[in-house]
Order: sequence, then structure tokens, then C-alpha cells
Amino acid sequence: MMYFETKITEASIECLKELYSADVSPDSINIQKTKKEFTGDFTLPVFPFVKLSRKSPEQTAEEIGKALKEKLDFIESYNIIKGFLNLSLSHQIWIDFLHKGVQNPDYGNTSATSANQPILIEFSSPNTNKPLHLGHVRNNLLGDAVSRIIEANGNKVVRVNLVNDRGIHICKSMLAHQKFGKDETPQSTGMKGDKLVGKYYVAFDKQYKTEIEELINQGKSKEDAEKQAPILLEAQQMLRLWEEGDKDIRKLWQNMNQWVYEGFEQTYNNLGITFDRVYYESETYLLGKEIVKEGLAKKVFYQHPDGSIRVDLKEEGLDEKILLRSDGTSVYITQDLGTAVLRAKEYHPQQMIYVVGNEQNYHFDVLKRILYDKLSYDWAKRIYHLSYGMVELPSGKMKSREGTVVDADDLMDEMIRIAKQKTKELGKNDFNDEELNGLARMIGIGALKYFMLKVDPKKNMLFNPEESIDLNGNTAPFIQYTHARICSLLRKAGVNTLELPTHHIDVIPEADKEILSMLYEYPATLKQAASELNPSLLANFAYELVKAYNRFYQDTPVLKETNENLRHFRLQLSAFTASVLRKAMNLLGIDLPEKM
RNA sequence: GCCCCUAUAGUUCAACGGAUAGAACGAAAGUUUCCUAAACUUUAAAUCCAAGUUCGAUUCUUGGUGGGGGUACCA
Repeated sequence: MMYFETKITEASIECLKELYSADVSPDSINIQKTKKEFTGDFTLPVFPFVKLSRKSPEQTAEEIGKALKEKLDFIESYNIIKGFLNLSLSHQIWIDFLHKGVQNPDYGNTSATSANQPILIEFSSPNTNKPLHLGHVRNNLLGDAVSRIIEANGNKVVRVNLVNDRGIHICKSMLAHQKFGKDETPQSTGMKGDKLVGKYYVAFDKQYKTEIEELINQGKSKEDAEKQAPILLEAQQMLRLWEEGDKDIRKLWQNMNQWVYEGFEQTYNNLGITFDRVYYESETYLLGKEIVKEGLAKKVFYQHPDGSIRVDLKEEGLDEKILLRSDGTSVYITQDLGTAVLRAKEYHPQQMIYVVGNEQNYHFDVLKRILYDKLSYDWAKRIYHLSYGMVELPSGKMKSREGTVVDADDLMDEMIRIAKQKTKELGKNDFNDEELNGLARMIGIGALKYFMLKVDPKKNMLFNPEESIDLNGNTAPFIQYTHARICSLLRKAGVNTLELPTHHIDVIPEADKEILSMLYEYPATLKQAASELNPSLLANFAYELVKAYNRFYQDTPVLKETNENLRHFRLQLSAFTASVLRKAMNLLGIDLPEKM
């Protein structure tokens, strides 16, 4: 793949040296795509160089344009508007680009460099006390898409999941099941395991609130009531018993977690998500505790008079942080310390990415500081928190305990149902049942994934359950439909587009050219998506490409084009478009149908 | 209180410091003897406020205002 921008930049530096004896850094050469309303392919704003030339922007642009045209044979012409130098490339180089691109199955990808250490990426990281909701969906889709994007950029990826399978939150579900559960199981109730366990988490919270209220009525302060509610004390006792290895508690814990895993498995399958390595907090928290003790021995941590172990990060601009409770049980960050050390040892990754919501920004600051500054692990500087925004409802934040969540399974089912209904409404009858179900799935899940991934990860996003996710406009089905139309076109053409001869066409029409130049942008878009860990760039790219193609399709004949060279050119252009769409969307985990 | 993030059409989202801020939904009006109308075309509609840096600021800096998050012996 040739990068015209690079060549133009290099040539521009030479020109500036020859014309004005000036040494200019590549940074000040800002080659951009020419805007649609002007003639040209690439544009160089020359304002930064008028100081060197001591001439007007127009004159400066003229001099640079003339010199560039002489230097670069692929520049056919140029024009100047104000201080903008617009360069047009030759038709032939664009035709060559199409020819090479359409035949290159790896177009846009960077070939793998096997020597590199893997990039480790943690995502999903569920708690086992409740089912997955829309917030987790964003996390999973983001982690999966980022993994794919990094792979396409030539890096090895290890997808890891960290299951928070122990802790006070699970004890709450367990306790509620013991108290109110009547020995219910997924089998006896027919409920999905994670849903059943989630039910008890809510039951716990209900009882907890009742007890708090009673205590307040007895004259306790709200704060004391929250700390002294009997059911909470029981849960804390249960956690201590769990950490001591109490047989009955461990048995119940194993059973209930198993139910949850079976439920999660279904959800992951539906989302099309897999992992290479699953860590369980129950397997790493002891290592975490050891690390805390080592830190204590090395005096980088200290024991508070109340018995808890803490770290002082005031010098690092943060605060004190508790690492071990006064009763000796571990907290959230304890296991994260252990897990991080274990991972570093197992994989020696070149980078450790954590896909975790922005509500935990502070937590990751602290984690990194402890590992790097306090414990002097050099690899800890390669920890990167991919912090994404919350999914909000019109009523505000989702809260599991209060039941204001959008359940992941329900939402997927609903999306598939709507897609199926829409397909029928549109009178698409040439599908058998199996095909119809497959298509509805592709569309429904695709729409959901696209909806979540088209938004810049770091921004909060809003989901309105009243309005189901759109299937029109800037959506996956819009892109899928265009792909299906192209496939139909190619089927009818009855030729192998890859084997078509080189075309000689006099001019590339405007609409054709627009698509071509967008296809040219794909590799740079992919690179940017990888370096910014931002899948939304690919979503927006695919959308823009489809907009342009639909405009083209609307009023440009392809099969009916009588000029054979032009017809072949357009078939290849269409085939290349379909192929790039598949690539971009596949990196988002979205499949495209050949018929819809 | 302190810290971080954020602010763009009625709504949901775009825009490496570059030209006339771009889409979608919603609203209004159109397009099918022609390769799939889940499409296309047209109209109305926005940079929170105030300074600063710059040839040029939605973008960078400072101050203010609004929204979100964090600051737990929760995760």
C-alpha cells in the first residue's frame, strides 16, 4: 500500500528547502483529503509557509504546487483557493490502486510481527451475583472490537476475563438463598442460572432496607443502621467463613457460581464473545494478600491502628487507600494486585489493557501507582485503563439492586424479534425458516452492536428503552442492506471481478471517484482506530462509505453501463466496497448478509 | 470541600488547529415501467458564557455556568 500523503509530505519538505532554503518539520506539513466541494484529491494549507516565502498565500501555493507537480509524477494538476493548495492525482494511479486493492485480501491489515509480546486485554469482568446488563454489553463489545482491531494491526492479543466470583456481594446472594431460597435451583425453577442468583441479590437488598428502616425507627442514626443491620452482619460473617474455607459455605458458593457461569455462557455465545484465559478472583486474591504482606514488610504499606492495612499515596497526589480490612479479609483492589502480578508473570505482555468503566478511573490510578511507584514493578507502567463512559437511561444510571437495568438477554431477544418482524413486513419471502432466523439474528445483534460501538468509547451514552434501537439511518442494517445489494449486483454480473482486465477509462466520474478515495482511507482509519483504541472510527467510516455508495448506486448504471471498461471498473469498485465493508464491520463483530 | 470527565440542531451522535460545523431520528415535501425503496432527493434547525494564544479556534489555555463520575473496611 502506498501512502500518497507520505510522498507528498516528503516532496513538500524538499520543495520548501529548494524554494525558500527552509528546513521544515513533517509536523507542519498537514496533508488532508480535499473537501468534496472543491476539485482535487489532497490539500495542503500553505499558511504556515508564508513567513518563509514572504509572499501572499496564493503566490506561495502556486510556487509549491508547481514544484510538487514537477517532482511527483502522479500529480496531474493543482488548483489554489485562498491559501489551500489542492492537488489532483492522475486517473491511472487511482485505477492501479483499485486493481491492487481489490485483489489484496489483507488490504488495510498490518502483517503480524511474530516477535512481539502479546497485548493482554481484560474485559467483561462480571460479578457472579447478578446477570449481565446493557452496561456489561458495552464493555464486552468494546473489548471484543478492540481486540479484533489490535489483531488486524499485527499484534497478538490475549483476551482475558476476570470473574469476580468471591466477595461480600456474592455472600449477599448466597445468604438470601439460604434464608428465602427454599432450595430453588435453575432446574427446579426453569430459570437461567444468573437470573436466579440475581433474584436473591435483590431479595437481600430488600431485606436489608427493611432492617435499616426498623433500626432507624428504634432511634438509630441512618449511618449506624446501615452498618448494624443484622443481615449485613450475617453476610460479613459469611465472608469470613468463606475465607476460612468453611465447607458448607464453599459448597453453596460453588453451586451458585456454577449456575451463574452456565447463564453467562449463553449470553457470551449470543454476543459472539470468547476469551483465551479466564481468571477467577478466588484464585488470585490470596496472591494479592501475599503482595500486601510483602509490601508491609518492605514498609511501603503500613498497618493502621484499627488493624487494617493501608497505603499512603499522598506524595503521588492521591489519598490513603485500604488494602486489607481490619478483620483480615481482602477488598477489591487486593485481588487486582494479585491478578496483575500473575498475568505479568504468565504472559510478559507488551501492554496490559483493562476495559473498565470510567467510574473506576481513580481505582486504576491507585492500582498503577501501587504497582509501579510502591512495589517497583517495571511492567506496571504498561498498564492502560481503557476507560469508557456509562450507559445511561433517561431516568439516570442503571442500578442492579433497584431493578432499573436493561437485561442483556432480553435486549438481544427483542432486537432479533424486531428484525424478524421487519423482514416479514417488508415482504421478503424468499427465505426459509432457518435462513430467516439466521438473518434476523444477524440484523438484530448487528444493530445492537453497531448502536453501542458507533459512539466514542470515552463518552457516556444514552439508551432509551421506550424507543427500541433503530433499524433505519445510521445503523448496522443500513450497512448490511447496502452490502446485500452489492452482492446481488455481483451475482448478476456473472463474472469474476478479480479477474477482470485493466481498464482504460478517460475520466473517473465524480461519484465513482468519491467512493474510491474513501476506500483509500480505510487503512489509515484502521490504524487510527488501533492507536486510539476507538472502534467508533470504523463504524463511522463504514457509514460514510455506505452513504456514498448508495448515492452512487441510485443514479449510476453498473450492469447496464454500455462502455465495457467502465462497467468492469464499476464492478470492481463495487466488489472492493463490499469487501472493505465486511472488513470494517467484522472488526466490530458484525456480520453482513449476502441477501436481505 | 477536593479531583477527573463532559457541554454541538427538538433528540441521539460526527468533525488531526483549516475552507460554507456533517449525519441520523423526529417534522415537512418528493422519487419506483430502470442493477433489492431496509434506498435516494429536497426544506427548516446547533458550537453553554467570557477572555486569551493564532493568519485561522467547536477543537488549545484560563475563568465562570450546567451535567456526570469519583473521593468506602462496595465492586
